[in-house]
Amino acid sequence: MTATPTPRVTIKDVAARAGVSKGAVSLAFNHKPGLSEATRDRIFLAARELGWSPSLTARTLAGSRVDVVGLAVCRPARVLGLEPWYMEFVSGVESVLAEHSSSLLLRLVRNMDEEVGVQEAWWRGRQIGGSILVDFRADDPRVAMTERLGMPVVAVGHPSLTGGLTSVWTDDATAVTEAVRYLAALGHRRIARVGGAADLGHTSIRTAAFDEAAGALALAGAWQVATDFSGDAGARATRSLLTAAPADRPTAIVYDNDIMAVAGLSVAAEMGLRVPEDVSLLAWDDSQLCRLTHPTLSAMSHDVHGFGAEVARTLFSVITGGEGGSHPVPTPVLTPRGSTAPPKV
Amino acid sequence: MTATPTPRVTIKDVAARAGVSKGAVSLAFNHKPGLSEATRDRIFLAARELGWSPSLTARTLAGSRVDVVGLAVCRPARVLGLEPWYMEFVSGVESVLAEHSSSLLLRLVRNMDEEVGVQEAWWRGRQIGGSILVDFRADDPRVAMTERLGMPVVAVGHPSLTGGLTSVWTDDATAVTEAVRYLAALGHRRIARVGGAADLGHTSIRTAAFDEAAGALALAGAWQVATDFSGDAGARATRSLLTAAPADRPTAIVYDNDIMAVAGLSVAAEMGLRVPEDVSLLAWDDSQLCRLTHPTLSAMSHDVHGFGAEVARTLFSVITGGEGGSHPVPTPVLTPRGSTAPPKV
DNA sequence: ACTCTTCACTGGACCGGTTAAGGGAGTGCG
DNA sequence: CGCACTCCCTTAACCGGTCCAGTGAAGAGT
Repeated sequence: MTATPTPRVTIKDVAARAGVSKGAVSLAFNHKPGLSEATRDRIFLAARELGWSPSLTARTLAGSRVDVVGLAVCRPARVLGLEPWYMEFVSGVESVLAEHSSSLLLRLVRNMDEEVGVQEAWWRGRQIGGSILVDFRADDPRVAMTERLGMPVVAVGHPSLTGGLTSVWTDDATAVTEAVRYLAALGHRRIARVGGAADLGHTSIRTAAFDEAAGALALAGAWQVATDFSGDAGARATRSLLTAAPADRPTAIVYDNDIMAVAGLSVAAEMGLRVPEDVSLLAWDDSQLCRLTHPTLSAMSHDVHGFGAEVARTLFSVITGGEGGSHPVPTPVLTPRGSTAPPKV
Repeated sequence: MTATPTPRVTIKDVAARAGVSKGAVSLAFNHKPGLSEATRDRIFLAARELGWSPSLTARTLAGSRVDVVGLAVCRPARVLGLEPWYMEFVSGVESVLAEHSSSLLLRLVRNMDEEVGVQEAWWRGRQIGGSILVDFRADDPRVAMTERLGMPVVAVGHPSLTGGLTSVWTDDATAVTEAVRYLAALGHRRIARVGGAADLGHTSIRTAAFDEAAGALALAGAWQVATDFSGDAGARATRSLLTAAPADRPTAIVYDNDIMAVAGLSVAAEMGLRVPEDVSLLAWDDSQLCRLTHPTLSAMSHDVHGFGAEVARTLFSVITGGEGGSHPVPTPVLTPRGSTAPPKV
């Protein structure tokens, strides 16, 4: 990339036009004391006339703040495009960033090593003032990385996964338990769960919680399948769960996201099974998608947008030296719709 | 945001450790001639030992390149989260950016004025080396802005909308015509289209093309509805189209995106209409979602990921001073699936 | 032996801001 | 009248790189 032909207007031009020094302009634009109202006005007027705004690059280099927040996402592009969670999360983050006029530096990475590399380069290169870390795994290398770099971050994930990092998290274990209890209360005794990627920390948490809940309720059947979160995988998993003899197959299935639940709905239809009479389906996340199907999908729903906003707020607090700690957000709540009912039998 | 406590290692430290000057380190890291192999190696070794990588901020300020590309998106967050197109597009863009180790600066904006402000601030502040402009409207202010700033951009949209800017676009008019012809060939004489936001340029193009195709084929009925691209709006539009008496209502509906088609499918089911026997549905974009419904959705499909990649490639070419011009990408092709068939009557 | 190149590298100005230290004018007070 | 104290504003040193003119030494040519 090469430079541009545009004649850039700099702080010097503004200073000259306002008849003051660079320093005065800087003071004015940072709302610092030490300038008379009159001068301040002259400076702002000059800046407006020249269409000048301070160069964030120079400002950053001069050692003050960095108004950019990093987010590296490590999931296959194919899955991402369909995963409503991400965009909603990002839009929640953005809503808070915008208030601080800072932006999101986004990068799709293929694996954890690449993410660590990207984060480190961003931080070292002063590209970002802090970062949002998502999709924690067991023994996540980003915990050590963060401590090594001393970079302000917010980790999205349960404290058991995120080490000592400041974290924002939803209580997945409780949510899973609630989902299973709800289905059991409807009378289901054979329940399956189509889970997400097995290497993700929150998947393990949900898997363990499901096992525990199934045990506690002494279910007659409890299945769990790991997928890659894609609709295809959800369809495959559903198909294989439902091909068993009627007496042996689950009467209710919990999905780890919306897309797989939609896919499950379609598989049930294709197999001639009615939802919810023959099989109940319960989605997760509850994007708009759940209200667009027929029947509508019951779901564990939470405010993903608000979650993103909370993450961003927490990050700003960490960046400005506030205290970190662990920030749980409200547990997803069950939103019953048309896809869950007592089993027919 | 305040600075960090970390002792930053700079080019000076590396230079000292390698026993050379700053300039030499700079040469080495930019792979420029003028250094012996031995010195080069010593420098890289020193850098590795100190864990140093050049500060992009300083590098940018010093006037070379800017390795960041901007993208401001101006649609309601609610819609975005569900719109598979965007994430797929972004992931396509990213795939090319990654090769150049540059990143995407993303911002969700509420309106065009805000976008113009953001783009201008980014450019003025040397935050970005170029930008991707999407969702063009008639008389789009970004055309003038770009020319005023002399900023390298790629406009995603038909040349008739993007003025003299370098553009990458799909031939929506031809695609709409093909869609209508296909449905007409199946025997449909009453066809509706549930379009996107009316203020978007590509919506107007599709609307005009639909009118023209309907006229050319002398259809007995042709409806068009504008929406905000959301599933809810798609459902509402579908419901109102299908409430007419059987002899007066459309027997086929074309949607401007996937989500609305999914919503339409569910509305048809809710109204007791069979798809495709009673009404045929045709989606647009063809994300994975179209294969997850029952019946599967026929769609006008194109390679959104590849489209994003092409946009990014074109932007790099513009940034490096290559020639701009107009870059059409392949027209969406019809992918028939289970949701389209000859009308029952 | 002398000049001319070439090669490898250095020194320092510069990018566009921030910031601490400093200076001059005006005012209050003894 | 002199002194201290504000209040405003300027000066200049950074921040961490890039880039270019320049230097010194080795090798080539005559």
